[in-house]
Amino acid sequence: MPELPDVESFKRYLDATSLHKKIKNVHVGNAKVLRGISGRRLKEALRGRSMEETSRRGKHLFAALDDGRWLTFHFGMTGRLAYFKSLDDDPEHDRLRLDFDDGYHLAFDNQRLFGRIGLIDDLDAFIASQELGPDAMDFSLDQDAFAKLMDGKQGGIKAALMDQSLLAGIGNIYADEILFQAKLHPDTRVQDLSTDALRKLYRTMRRVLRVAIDRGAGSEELVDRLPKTYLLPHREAGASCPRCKGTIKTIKTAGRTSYYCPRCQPKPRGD
DNA sequence: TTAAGTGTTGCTCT
DNA sequence: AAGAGCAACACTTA
Repeated sequence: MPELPDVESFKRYLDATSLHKKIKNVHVGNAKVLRGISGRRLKEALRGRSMEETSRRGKHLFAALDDGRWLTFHFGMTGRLAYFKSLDDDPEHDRLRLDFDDGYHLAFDNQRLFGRIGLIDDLDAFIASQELGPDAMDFSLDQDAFAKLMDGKQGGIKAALMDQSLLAGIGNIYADEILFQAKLHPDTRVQDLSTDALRKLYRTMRRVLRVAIDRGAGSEELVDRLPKTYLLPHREAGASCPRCKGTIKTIKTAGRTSYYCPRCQPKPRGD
């Protein structure tokens, strides 16, 4: 689940609950999520610190500590943040828990251990090392910058949208939604898209991500709040297309399952 | 067995 | 020939 809209929700959640609170203790539920640091050293580094602000790039969430270092979060395929007072509410798959001095806790809940947490000194260096492209919602990424990113791409549009080094934040779910809304087949070659089609795709991408954020991405309620014309609530094989009532199909694209409507998103060429 | 994440490997194409 | 694109597989849990 955690793609750009979801991680943006987690960022706001952290902002609303956990900033400026002194970290009294740290509990490492499973050290497999730690990258580049041991549980013992992370505990030492965090104890007595507080998180002062957050940042996000694509699917990565960053929390600045009051000593200038950054705590980094990536949620993998499953996960969320959970803030609570009673340890009775500690999630089952709590992999890292910060215990604040006011008695509250913030947990990194990550069922499959694909999530990652790290501690870094230099945010720009981290982003460079991860080869992250511009965030898909970055204000400076306008339609011309978007077109420039796509310029010269040889592959399919879905693979390009999900390429984190090209554009950070879009995963399988939102790539499908964006392409459905843009009426583009996932296998459409980037080079076959006209300037006008790229502009339309850009606007669609921004709208879909914005709508998802505004309507509660990362929460269970999202599917109930999305517009009736969205694919996401119908994202299963054999489901009925919310636009034309045709049948939703799946294909493998760039190693991932793509859900799409063959009628609304016709193949660019025959084969 | 499949899944919303990334990383690595090794092949093909240009 | 180097680099891009892409598929297969690995990791992990339910």
